[in-house]
Amino acid sequence: MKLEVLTKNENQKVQNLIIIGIRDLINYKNLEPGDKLPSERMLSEKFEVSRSNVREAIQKLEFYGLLKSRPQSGTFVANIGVTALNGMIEDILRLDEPDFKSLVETRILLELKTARLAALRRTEDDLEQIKEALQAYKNKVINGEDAVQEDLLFHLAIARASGNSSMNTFMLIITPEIITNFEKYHVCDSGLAQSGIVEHQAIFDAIKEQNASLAKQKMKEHFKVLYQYCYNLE
Amino acid sequence: MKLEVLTKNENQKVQNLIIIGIRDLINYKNLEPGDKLPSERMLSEKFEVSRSNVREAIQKLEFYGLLKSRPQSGTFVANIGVTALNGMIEDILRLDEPDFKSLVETRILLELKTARLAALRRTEDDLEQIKEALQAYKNKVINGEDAVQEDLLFHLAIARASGNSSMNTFMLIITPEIITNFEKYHVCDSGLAQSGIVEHQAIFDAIKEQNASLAKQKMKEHFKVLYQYCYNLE
DNA sequence: ATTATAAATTTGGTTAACCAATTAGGAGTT
DNA sequence: AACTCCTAATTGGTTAACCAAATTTATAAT
Repeated sequence: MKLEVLTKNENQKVQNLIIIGIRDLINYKNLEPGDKLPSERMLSEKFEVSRSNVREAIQKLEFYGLLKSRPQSGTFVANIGVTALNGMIEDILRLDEPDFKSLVETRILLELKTARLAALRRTEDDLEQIKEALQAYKNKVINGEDAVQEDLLFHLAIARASGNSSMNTFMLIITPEIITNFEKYHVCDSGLAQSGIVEHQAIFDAIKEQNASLAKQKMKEHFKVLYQYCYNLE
Repeated sequence: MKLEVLTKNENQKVQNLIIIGIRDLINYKNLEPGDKLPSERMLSEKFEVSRSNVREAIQKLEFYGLLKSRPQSGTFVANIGVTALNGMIEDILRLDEPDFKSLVETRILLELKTARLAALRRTEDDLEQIKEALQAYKNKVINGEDAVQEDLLFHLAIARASGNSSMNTFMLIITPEIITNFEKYHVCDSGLAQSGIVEHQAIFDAIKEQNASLAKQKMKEHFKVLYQYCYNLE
């Protein structure tokens, strides 16, 4: 178990070294946007790592839009200047696993915004889906069962109704990370389940009435405990 | 070129089918959190696809925290209930490439928040880095050169100073996508470069003075054009 | 000399063989 | 019956061979 983490970190380390190597190569060879990188085989030989390691590193840089590989042709520097490329790579290398505070802070930011947008843009179908999620949540709570999942799905339904696919994606990335790693901090504590129903209902009503500022307000109240916790850490 | 996109879409299609298969399998076999999925080989045989396809699909679900694969042991359902799992998979399948409006909307949300947080939390080192980015931007503009990259790096420096790694990551994901796909809409139009200097300077000053609300305000003014464009699309 | 054509090489992507760690099961001992 | 130890099979991960498309080089015809 511990070994797995170790190898994962080592893998990360190797990947970062390759990324540094690619960056230096671009700078040393004065590669411009659109120029071709050496082949994966040459890079793996030059850096003395496996080709799959090189591929992973390239895919990571491709994910951030810095490289673009074309089949049977080569890997190319994206249409972004050398300066920006260097700066972004430095940021990417520096990135570490987000701490709990960052996660919560970002989640609250997204939740307030998606609630607002959902109130403005929700279709009838969106509303129906949110309603169903709310009902499922209520049923669980009333029966005294754990309703963490239904809670999560209620919030995700709102994100869906916001009509913003970027925020929707980010919510999908962030929320489970919060839930699984820090289940004790989930929004609706089982002790507060009853008030959770009221709060969820208030958010739903505001979205139904298309009252954007009220929806945001109610969501803010809903996150009050977490909000305070988050900002008291400073 | 066109063929590449086609195969990419086909690949996406295959991956989604595998994800659906895995979901159905979990539901049909009533797999609980922590239970083991069939091996990659068995899945590839059952779904009649290559093992690497199965691996990619699993990695995608792992990225969203729904599965967890352990070396030489197996792939396990994450510690998240069946209900939430089904709902999230449905969302993941539905996710499509973000439209321009979503990107801009999300970027503005993040920029306003990171400016605020940077004003509150910036260290002296952070401030120095932002200052350098600002100076590089100024120099380019004064020389009449294109300063898109320096513009980007200025904003990323602020994101770094926000002390929120989640938002930092999201900014890194979003910003290049906006720049490369829609370069014409970049924040500081070359015609507006002079006013860009003033606006950037104002943001920097507010962060330097640790005036959070002013920093947010100045950032908002900076994004005024883009902001209006974005909300006039409705 | 230039262009057209074909052969050969290079490329990212894919498939299949291999590896080491893990797990399950059984034999043997107490 | 319970425990230990060893063997064999299973597993995700890794490496190497292979593929088809694309590019370059060589060749031939005009």
